[in-house]
Amino acid sequence: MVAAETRERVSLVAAEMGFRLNATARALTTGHTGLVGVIVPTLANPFFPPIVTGVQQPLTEAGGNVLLGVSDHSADRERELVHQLGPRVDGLILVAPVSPDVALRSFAERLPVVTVDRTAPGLPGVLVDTPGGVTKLMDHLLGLGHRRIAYLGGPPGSWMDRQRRKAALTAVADGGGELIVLDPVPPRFDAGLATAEHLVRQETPITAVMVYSSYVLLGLFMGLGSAGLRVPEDISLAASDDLTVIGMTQPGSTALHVPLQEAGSEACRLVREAPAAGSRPPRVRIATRLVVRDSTAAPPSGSTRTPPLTSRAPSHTPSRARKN
Amino acid sequence: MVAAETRERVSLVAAEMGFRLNATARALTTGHTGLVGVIVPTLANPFFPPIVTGVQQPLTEAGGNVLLGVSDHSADRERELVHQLGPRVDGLILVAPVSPDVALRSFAERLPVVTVDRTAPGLPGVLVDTPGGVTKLMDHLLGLGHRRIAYLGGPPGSWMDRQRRKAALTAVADGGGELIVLDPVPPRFDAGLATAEHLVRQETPITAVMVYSSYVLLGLFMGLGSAGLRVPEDISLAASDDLTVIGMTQPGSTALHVPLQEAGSEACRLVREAPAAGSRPPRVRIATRLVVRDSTAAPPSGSTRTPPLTSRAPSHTPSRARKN
DNA sequence: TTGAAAGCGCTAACAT
DNA sequence: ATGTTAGCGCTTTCAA
Repeated sequence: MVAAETRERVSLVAAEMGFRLNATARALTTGHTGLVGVIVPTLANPFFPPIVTGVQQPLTEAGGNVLLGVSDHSADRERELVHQLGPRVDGLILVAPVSPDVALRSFAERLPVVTVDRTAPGLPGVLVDTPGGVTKLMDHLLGLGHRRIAYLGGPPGSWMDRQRRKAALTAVADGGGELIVLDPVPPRFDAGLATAEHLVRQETPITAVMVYSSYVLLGLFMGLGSAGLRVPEDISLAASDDLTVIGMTQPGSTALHVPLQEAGSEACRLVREAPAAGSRPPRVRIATRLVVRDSTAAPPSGSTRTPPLTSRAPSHTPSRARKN
Repeated sequence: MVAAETRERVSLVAAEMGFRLNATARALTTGHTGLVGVIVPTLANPFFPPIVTGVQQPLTEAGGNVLLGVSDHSADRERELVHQLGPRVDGLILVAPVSPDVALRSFAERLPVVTVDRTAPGLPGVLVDTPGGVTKLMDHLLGLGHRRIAYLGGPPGSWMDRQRRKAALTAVADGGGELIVLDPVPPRFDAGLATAEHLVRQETPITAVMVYSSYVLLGLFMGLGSAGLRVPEDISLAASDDLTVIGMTQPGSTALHVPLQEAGSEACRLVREAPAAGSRPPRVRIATRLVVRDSTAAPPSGSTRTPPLTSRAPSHTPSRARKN
């Protein structure tokens, strides 16, 4: 009943007074909150923060926000968080969840759920194709002439680890090599350090190691170095991820570039589009890119090919004898 | 009016059916949501995730959750996020905010706000006492005999940087040394690499460098190494934080242990206790601990004291001449 | 086209 | 000590 001019004045004053729509009240009526729950195993592993950032970005642009949960790699904690976050979010993004498939499905009965870095039957998922990358990595190693290649996987018991190991086994078998599967380790520097000691005690020399975590690779790098083994002259090293820390080795490490932030954005898109669990859930595959740096080279003499010993990296120290 | 037994049966069945209180509706009546907003500059810097985890932990135990915001170091973005998160949270934790004091105060008019790693007049805050740690670090360096000490600060323009620099200047002046303040750099590996080149070109040799970020230190480490300078024989290095990555240098790096997660928990406690902005806002100081490792030693000869050259770390390579 | 009213699911202040 | 009711701030439906 008011004049248009008055109307304008009112809204202007309202804006000046800092009036904003009450999100809570709106959520109560509309039924959706504008929030998306993101549950990660941990923030300590630098693999996960970029994913969170990836979902955050498109979401805040749409006026939404991220409700964060850290499961600490525990299935119990994960379930608890789902129940806690579930009612107050429009959808849930589970990053590398540890719960069994059935649990995941039951979560999805209540609200849209999408997994990242893991698939579950019936659920939409974003899959970072590290297994595909591992194949590239193994082909690279085989192409350089490596035949005895160690695979240092983990985290122990993880779904993704099984996928990667499977890819590695297939690739190496196809290439006529032998894959030595080491016990999985947690993604920490010291795990690499410990494995280095184990490696130098091998009877038959291993000429290349593929490792699933940059942190472990860094430990390996240092451990092998102090044992007198040079990278890449004596042994080649490659990682199936490429975190910032990886830029820190000298020489630089061959690794898989993983577009983590993109994975997060895709998950965000899926969870907002998803009309709950459909019959044929959408799957997005995020390809990785092999980045060849200087931690991989042809194996040393005594192996399948002749080593080019000096061409790839500076060698300050005299070559030392292998331990075995 | 129902029998107690019936009542029990009802609630049991309700629980079985997965009925839970609707958090949104409750929030509408009570006025508080159980959510705490945490705004960090970025998740890419490993300094911040532990803080988020620190607030997350006590909060989820109390049935609450973290609403995350990433400001990307932008004051505009920060303000936007505050307005976006503000209405849906019980309180806001601003980690290393970049907004001016006045803006921070205005945020606090609407809801409890606590800052972390920065203080603002009138606002409660958790302060990680890196300035105090920097003093310890400088005293350590001075005690070893260093007199020309470089300070490599950053991030450019940051509040915390000014505090640390001030502490460094005072400590070194008191100890009769000279602090060479280098231009602040962003917290990245390559910044350290670049600074290393700069350092080896100094006319008067600098015998120790204090750097604000582990990442920068790592770059410095590598850059100095390839320039032929040994750590700690030729030059000492120390960092004013102690991220996981720091365990990755060989020799290990002297640094400040910073209880980041504790800082997060304290902030969480403050924000939940705070009855909005009080007249004398509580301040919590989180002390750091100096961790002396092997990247610091007495300066080489030509400086104030005689260097013990070999005692602290293995030296594989022959000593090389300084560039200057 | 514009304004009034019902109700989302809960809590808190009431009346019994 | 119990049960009833008003209303949180919005959206949506319906009447004017």
